[in-house]
Amino acid sequence: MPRKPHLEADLIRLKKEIALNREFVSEGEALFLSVAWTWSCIERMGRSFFASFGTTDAQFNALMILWDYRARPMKQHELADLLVVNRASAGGVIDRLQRNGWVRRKVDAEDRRALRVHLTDDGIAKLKEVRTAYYKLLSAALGDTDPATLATVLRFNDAFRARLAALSA
Amino acid sequence: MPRKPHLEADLIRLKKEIALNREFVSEGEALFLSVAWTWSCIERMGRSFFASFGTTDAQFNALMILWDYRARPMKQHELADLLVVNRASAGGVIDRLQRNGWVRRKVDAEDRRALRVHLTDDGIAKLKEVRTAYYKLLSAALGDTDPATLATVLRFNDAFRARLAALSA
DNA sequence: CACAAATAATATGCATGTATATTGTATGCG
DNA sequence: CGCATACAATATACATGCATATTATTTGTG
Repeated sequence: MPRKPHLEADLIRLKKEIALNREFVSEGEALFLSVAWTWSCIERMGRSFFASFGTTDAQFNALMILWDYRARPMKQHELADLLVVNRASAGGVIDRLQRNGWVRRKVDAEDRRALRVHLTDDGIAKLKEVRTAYYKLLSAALGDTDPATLATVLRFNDAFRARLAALSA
Repeated sequence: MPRKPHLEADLIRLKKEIALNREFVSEGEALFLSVAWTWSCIERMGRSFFASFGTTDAQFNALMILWDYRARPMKQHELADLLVVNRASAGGVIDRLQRNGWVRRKVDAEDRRALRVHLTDDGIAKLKEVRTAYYKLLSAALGDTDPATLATVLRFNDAFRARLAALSA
């Protein structure tokens, strides 16, 4: 049975953690700051986690995608699209992956403008090494979160993104 | 009354949105990718929002904090701590705020090593301009999220951060 | 008091993100 | 066919973030 939420106590804890020197303007702001602060913690944890493997989150994400699509090595801009980053950013990440010996660029036979990014054996080994620890970390971070909470957060995120998309349109 | 979550449908929508070419390894991974993807959407929305005011999220956050603590203008490293960034990063943000004419650095009378960051009138005006739109955007993005969902997400975030902190320790 | 240690800001180099311009290669249309 | 247009990658300039080294100043200790 999920515990009953104690909104006030949670808000007070959050205010303290982020050293907020005033009241939240709205519950909406409180929620937003909670999400932003939580993500900031995740990023810092991720940075040190990936650094301990000599890599970064961006590089790991790229390796994961290259692996998932290994059946047909991707063009750089396809990888950029899946990473949801600028093509220049993807190029830089690929540069560093290549420098680490984890990928190779090969000119596409049908389109000499395009470079296809191939995982090397070292790249696959590194991916598997990091991935194992990554899933362990994930499961530790999730702990025993109950399924109802999990479903609620997923649903909230979906709805939130949908409203954002509507605002942009 | 909150609608009943339909986990499967939400997972399928998420997989599609992020073009995941495989099954989620675990519900934990699904949740993590949901959070990461949602934050990525927020960042992109935020970038264009702040750009429309000629500024950035980092600069706006700094202005907000400087305003909240305006009773005693802060030293640069105090601002860095509240922004939870490196002192060098804060220095850069302050450089750009200063270039925009929104803050001034003044040598601290008691400690000539330290610079205190003062908001200018232009800085205050810009802060208020952006802040008004910011709270409107927040409330639109939150929509009619019901209080129970809000409380659940807040509680989940608190617990998640606590587990992360425990892992680092 | 004088010198060592701590602290504040800055400088530097790197990783990542953005936007935009450039270069080379296809491709489609008159 | 040949040229305009589109597209792939790269180059460049900037905004953040990091870590680490340097410089100036303060502080604490012998």
